[in-house]
Amino acid sequence: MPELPEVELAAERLRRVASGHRITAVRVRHPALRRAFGRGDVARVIGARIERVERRAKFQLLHLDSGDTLIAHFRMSGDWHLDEAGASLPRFARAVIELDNGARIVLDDPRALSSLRVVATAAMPLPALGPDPLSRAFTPRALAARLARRSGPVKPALLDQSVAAGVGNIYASEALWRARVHPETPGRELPPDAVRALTAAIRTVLRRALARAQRYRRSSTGAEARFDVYDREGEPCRRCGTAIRRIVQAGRSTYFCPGCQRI
DNA sequence: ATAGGCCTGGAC
DNA sequence: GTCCAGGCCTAT
Repeated sequence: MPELPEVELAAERLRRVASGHRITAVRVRHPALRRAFGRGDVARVIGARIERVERRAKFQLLHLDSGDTLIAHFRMSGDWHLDEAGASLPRFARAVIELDNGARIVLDDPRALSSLRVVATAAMPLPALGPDPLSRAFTPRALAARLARRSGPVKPALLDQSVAAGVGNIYASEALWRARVHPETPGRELPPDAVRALTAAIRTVLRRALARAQRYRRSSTGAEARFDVYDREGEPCRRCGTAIRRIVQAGRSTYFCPGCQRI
């Protein structure tokens, strides 16, 4: 589920129910999560008001009026299940946060890799992040500058959050296909027009996915994302008909069209 | 730059 | 059973 579009949508949904409301109860229901978010942390956030919800890369920041921030990250399989106190919990409820308006925020995550922690807002320990593809700062210039520092293949570079904040494994492949860039091209060797095409492609695939997710949420039609290359090994490229290939880079699957993505 | 680990479910 | 998974951190 969670790449940038899904996280953006999750933050929007959360914002709607949580902004301005106080935390009245927190339960952490998985040992791995409890390691990072223990009794002391629970006590620390009880009574605090959630002033605003911000997304930075794939982190969600719940800024509290206590001077702390609750940082949530969905990793591979997390999502918010938003409902009301008293409803039956989803099967993989890993943490439950109740608010003074009766709303309930459930961290729903089968793999339990999600993280939750509280930190002082003044000293927020986020990793270095590059420009966010949904922001105006995401320009060909900015991307070129970040890519120029790397000698390795462009696709793994796109997954580095300090290069582009929020690009994940699916949309990295999708964007490279759209820009007709071969995933094994060294990042620093991309010619300017390829960087331009890639910048635009990243923006487009992420915006489109976000719009689709928002639409789906409202009307629950237009459901399935159909990808151009991701998870389509052996199927014909929608542009040139060549069979899509799957390779492994830095331990992750990459899908591309050997016919129209050239080094 | 790249394996390994964190966790668990689901597909085969 | 075995393999794979949309993320990211740590160690090498």
